Amino acid sequence: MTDKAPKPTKISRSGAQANEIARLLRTDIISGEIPQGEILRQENLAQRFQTSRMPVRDALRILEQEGLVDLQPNRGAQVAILDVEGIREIYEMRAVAEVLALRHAIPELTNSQIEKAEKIRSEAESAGLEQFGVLNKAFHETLYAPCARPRLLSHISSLHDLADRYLRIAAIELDYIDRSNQEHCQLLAACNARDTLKACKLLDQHIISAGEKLFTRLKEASTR
Amino acid sequence: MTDKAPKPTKISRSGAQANEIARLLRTDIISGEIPQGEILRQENLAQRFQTSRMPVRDALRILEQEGLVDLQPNRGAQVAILDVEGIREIYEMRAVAEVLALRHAIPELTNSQIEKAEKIRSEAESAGLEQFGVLNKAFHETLYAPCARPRLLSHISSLHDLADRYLRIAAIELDYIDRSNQEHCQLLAACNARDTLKACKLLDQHIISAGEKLFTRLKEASTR
DNA sequence: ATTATTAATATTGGATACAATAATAAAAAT
DNA sequence: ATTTTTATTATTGTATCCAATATTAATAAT
Repeated sequence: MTDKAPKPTKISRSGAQANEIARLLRTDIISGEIPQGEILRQENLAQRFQTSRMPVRDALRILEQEGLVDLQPNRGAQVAILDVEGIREIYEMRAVAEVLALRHAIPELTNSQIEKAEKIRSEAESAGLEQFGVLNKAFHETLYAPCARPRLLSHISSLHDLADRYLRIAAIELDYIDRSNQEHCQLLAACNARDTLKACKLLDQHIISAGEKLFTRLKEASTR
Repeated sequence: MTDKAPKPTKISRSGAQANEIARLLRTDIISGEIPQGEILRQENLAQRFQTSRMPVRDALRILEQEGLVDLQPNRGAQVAILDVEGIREIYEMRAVAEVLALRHAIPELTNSQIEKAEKIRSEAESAGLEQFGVLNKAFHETLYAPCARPRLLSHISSLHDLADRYLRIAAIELDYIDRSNQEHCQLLAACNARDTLKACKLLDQHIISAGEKLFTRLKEASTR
């Protein structure tokens, strides 16, 4: 099937439309609204966004670089397939990158930043499946922000986006969210005590175990 | 100054020219042939590569994602500035990513792969400043290849490219190369013994200390 | 009937043309 | 003289057009 023509979305007519198109497509892909494997035709997207194919092509290139779209020369674009084996890789990369960020962040962490993270955590507690991904990302990024390493933070952000796609199709249970929330509490406590070593250890376990759980969850779903 | 028009380079007329243009520009930027801060005009590049501005734009986007080019909407592209403070960040990211790769690679490492790495190492021994960067990258990537994690390997490759730019402008001494070579020997020994823990420890120190050395080298060069 | 070959169609890649924005130079005002 | 405003130029962003490639359908051959 091709992209069923959705409501034409008028976008800001200024500057770089490519970035705006990429932004909209990105959220659609992460949320699963555009499913994996979907073929993205330049003409259809151009109609949807009321532009020519040119900015659409630019946007597809951007998303390709982020790993959300596969682009084959002369053959078009398709939403990147989520191969279950790849989950481990992404979560391993997250673990080492985020531990590095946290290690440098903790000495610079202010109380108000910890409070902000706690606020996001409590929000996530009552939130449903829909918002879990974005709140989870916000929680983590709040803690890492003071590490003052822009390249590292951008890298982590990309990995979160990739991971969130799996979360969506995994249809995670409340159990998963509860456990994550508990681990976030422990992590916050260690941050509050400025216990860098403990916090890093907790974070590493938190990410790796989440990845493992997701992996088995999707594995059994695919064979069932 | 703008890009002084160099010899027009005819490139393969098929498929995706953007990747080819990106490849050529990448080596020029890494080697320092195109210096940091240089403004890249689409028209000039199009002339150089005998194409229109269109594939050039695609290429610039690719390089932007790799961190080699800064792209500002409606204002053009410039070769990314090498801020000395950023060296540590890149080398820290290299360390954790490459240790992760090596950890998973060693159990899968074959003797012939180790021999190949050793061959590259001995080549680097006699090589000059020019080839050090590319041989160093080849050495490391040979050891990581069997980890079978494409996303991780691509990430590492990008980080190497970024690091190599600093190497070029640092005008490193033979001392630096000698030490690197010695550490490569030790690393190979640990790999040969399939001693994962030791190899990872050596690799981590190898990368971090190289980053530190580069940092101080450039720091003193900028104040002198 | 099945496969191979050719023709028709759809889709992407690239070139040219035009529009919007930013940078620069010139002119006017204080 | 300095600042503000306006006009000019340079450069990027987008649209449209054409060419190259891939896909599909139709035809021919075995």
